[in-house]
Amino acid sequence: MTPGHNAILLLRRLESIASLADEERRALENLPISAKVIPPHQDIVRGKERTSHCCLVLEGWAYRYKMLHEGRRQILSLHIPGDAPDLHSLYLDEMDHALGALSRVTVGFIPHEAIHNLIRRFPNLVAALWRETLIDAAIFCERITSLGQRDASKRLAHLFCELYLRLRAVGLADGHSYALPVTQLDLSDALGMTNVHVNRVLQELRRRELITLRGGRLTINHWPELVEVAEFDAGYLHLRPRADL
Amino acid sequence: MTPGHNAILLLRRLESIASLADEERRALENLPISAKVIPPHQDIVRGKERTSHCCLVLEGWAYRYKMLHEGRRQILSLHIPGDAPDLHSLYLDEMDHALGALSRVTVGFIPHEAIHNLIRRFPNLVAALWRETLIDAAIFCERITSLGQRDASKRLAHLFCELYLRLRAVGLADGHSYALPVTQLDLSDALGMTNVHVNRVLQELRRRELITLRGGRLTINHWPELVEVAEFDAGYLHLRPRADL
DNA sequence: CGCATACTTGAAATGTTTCAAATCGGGTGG
DNA sequence: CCACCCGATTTGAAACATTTCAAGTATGCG
Repeated sequence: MTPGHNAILLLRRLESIASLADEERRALENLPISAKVIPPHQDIVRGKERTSHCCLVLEGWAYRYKMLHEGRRQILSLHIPGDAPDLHSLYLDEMDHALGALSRVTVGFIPHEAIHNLIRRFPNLVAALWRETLIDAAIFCERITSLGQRDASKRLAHLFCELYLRLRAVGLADGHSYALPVTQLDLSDALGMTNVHVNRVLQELRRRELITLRGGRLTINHWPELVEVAEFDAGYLHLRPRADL
Repeated sequence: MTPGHNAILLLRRLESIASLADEERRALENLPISAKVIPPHQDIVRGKERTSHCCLVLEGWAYRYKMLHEGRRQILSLHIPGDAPDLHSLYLDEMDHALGALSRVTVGFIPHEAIHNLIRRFPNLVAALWRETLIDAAIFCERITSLGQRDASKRLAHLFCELYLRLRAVGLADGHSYALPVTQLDLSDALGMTNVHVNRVLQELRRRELITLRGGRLTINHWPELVEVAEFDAGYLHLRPRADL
């Protein structure tokens, strides 16, 4: 890999939510990143841990979760390439949840030190990075709304809409289709329902021909209709308007 | 009010999560704050709005919420004095949810401009403020976990535990008791259940003598037991250890 | 080919919602 | 000071979405 290649998705992600100056872009490209491959279902950072690095998802999907009594698991967020799922560790000493690999993941580790230096040299980057954590929080808000107010089919539909836009923003959607390396059990733990019920609702969404989901690939057959079913409003993702769409 | 008085609760809040230098404290005290009283149930900031100020809760409670179809409302967070419930507006142009007054609230408005200047003069304050928004997000995570995995009584118990610690951190708890200016309908919209069910579960918690709730005042009768019922782990609040407890 | 994991199905049990009506409580005006 | 009123709380019974448990089928991988 050429130097800077690792950071390309981070750049795409940050440029989808903020604008960067040339020298800021170069500085980001020169961040020291050490990549590591993590097998599926393995933890990247455990709960309660204190870390000295931030992670960057380079390839594959990661997820954050909390474990509760009796083996219950709540998935807090799904992370796609370009995401920095534990940027918060920069200012929160102790992890209050774990970070794991959903699929096989290539993770880049960046020392906190390096990011602090970067911020010191380019105070404007505070805006981009802080903003990234704020959008992370905005996604939490929307998840709360889903869990609190939307029924099972709306929840699934809403998640599929969100993932589509996030993936498209970093160039990982192909038409209205994208790789979804997630089991029904993962979906159920993310959306606060049982895998049995996820299964039944997926079948319903398929029967209504809103989506196709086979072999880890999701296709949205009719975007406007899915958006309507989900009551989806993309505002919370705070994506910059794209010229090409 | 003496100058700086308005900021005292913000200081208490920030000092409960970060340590401040003397000159930083002074700078915070000298922030230009214009106070305004908002009657209960009125919006402070509407959804989709673009603001040029951040809010500070000085007295009473505020809350953030999203409205959905058919009048459904999801309450995202409850905010007590000392909280800055829309600090995120510093870097997110458009509100993706609304901010309202739960009870009668005195709100302090601080121009974004003033905060940006403050940060420029005291880059270390970035840590404290960013951290505040990250803890806000950590509370969202825990709410997601409640909505996704905990049944009704655990949800209520968990919220009561959280509010107790947050209020105590800014000196607003009296023993294990605190003012809770919230209706059962508010609780139900915050916890994703109906007010009818909130009512029944509250009765159950009272019958088990875990709490007393009367006239807008909540008393936790037996803290360790309530913590156990709620499976409450305060780690996510990232409060600094207190010498006095 | 065989094993493990993921997905699918059915039926009964459950927690929670819905709807509708009754009661409580605090503030206001007569 | 009482009567009234409104919002908040409480209650009951039926309906519903979702869970639970248990078994069966498909799928991918060594």
